[in-house]
Amino acid sequence: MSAMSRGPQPTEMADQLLDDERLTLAGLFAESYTGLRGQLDRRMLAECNMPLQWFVLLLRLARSPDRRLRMSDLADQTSLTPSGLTRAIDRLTDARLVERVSCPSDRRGFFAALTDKGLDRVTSALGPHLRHLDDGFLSLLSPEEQGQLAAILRKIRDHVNPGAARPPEPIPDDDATTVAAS
Amino acid sequence: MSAMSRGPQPTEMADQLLDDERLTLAGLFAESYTGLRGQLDRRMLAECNMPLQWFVLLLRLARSPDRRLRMSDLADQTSLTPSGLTRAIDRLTDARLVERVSCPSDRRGFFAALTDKGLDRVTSALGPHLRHLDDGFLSLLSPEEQGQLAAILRKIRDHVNPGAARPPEPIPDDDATTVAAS
DNA sequence: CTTAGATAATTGCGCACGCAACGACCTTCT
DNA sequence: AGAAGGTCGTTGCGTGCGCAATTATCTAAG
Repeated sequence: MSAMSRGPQPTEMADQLLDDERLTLAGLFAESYTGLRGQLDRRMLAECNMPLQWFVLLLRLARSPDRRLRMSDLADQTSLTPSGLTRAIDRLTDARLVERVSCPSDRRGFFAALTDKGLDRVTSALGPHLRHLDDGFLSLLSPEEQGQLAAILRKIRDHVNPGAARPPEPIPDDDATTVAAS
Repeated sequence: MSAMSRGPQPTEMADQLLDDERLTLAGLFAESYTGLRGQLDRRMLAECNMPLQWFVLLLRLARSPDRRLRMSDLADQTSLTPSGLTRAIDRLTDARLVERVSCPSDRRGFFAALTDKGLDRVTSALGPHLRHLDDGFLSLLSPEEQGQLAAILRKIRDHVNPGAARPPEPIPDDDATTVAAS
């Protein structure tokens, strides 16, 4: 084709690329997610009086064994940096929805542990949120499409954030005093 | 609390809901998009020396008739508020990649218009970005899956942000000479 | 035991965003 | 024409996040 000669307009090649399907797909991904997220956030705030971020964090904890998770695990699962997670947990702690519990096996580490109040909050927000999800996109999709979407997104998630798919982690046994001395 | 209590509890209903497939799907949506976005942003910054947001805005303009768009249209298409868009265009204007052009038919309005420098920047970033998209998720998906994803996301986008799908807007059949002056 | 290197979580700093309030302008109704 | 109300874009303010540096602790090597 056009070799290094400066003849044909370089913009033509670029114009072709500007219409690339892949860009459109990436744009749809961004617009659909961002738009949906905004909608869900506004409705969570209006109906349940908390930001969507709070709900997501509380939900992760509620679904975890013993309703607690290491800070670093929670960070991995939420695509937040350790820094961002520290601040987020600060806010939840101030609201008495989460407590920091120091980890006995690693004195650097902390668990974020759901309080009773936090559990109440998240369970009472669950119904509204599921309704918002239906309104926001689930009702648009057939069961088959939902399955396709889940399969595709899982592939992407596992690829961009392998840490998030990890197994529930070595179990903390309550009365096990395995902190064997030296 | 009742660490050793067994038997039926009101939490059981909630526990069922906590495992709802819909929550998992929503979580996958969030994790996959956020993780992908972070990856794309870091690579754009590293290889092309600009934030992904800049590239997205410049790309929208490059794909628009006469390489310009009304501020409000651009805001709709990017899920930014008018406020956020004003600041973003400020930054691009400071970098001489975009110019504000007042709209002759509505003196309240402005076009964001791509400069030559801006066009260069976006076209030179196009190749790397497409490579990042392939690396980030497209290479994981069969053509069929890409089609399914596009169809599904388009439904969601049209539902959560109907304004973004609008036709290219009534064209100003002006002569192309309007931009030149100061 | 001692030392060097990795890892968990936090903090200072700067940046980008949304909301609400505002001024400028357009549109419609009387 | 004149007034009322809506729309376009910008600004003040507060918030949330990521990056880089820091402290405390764990782990590995000599």
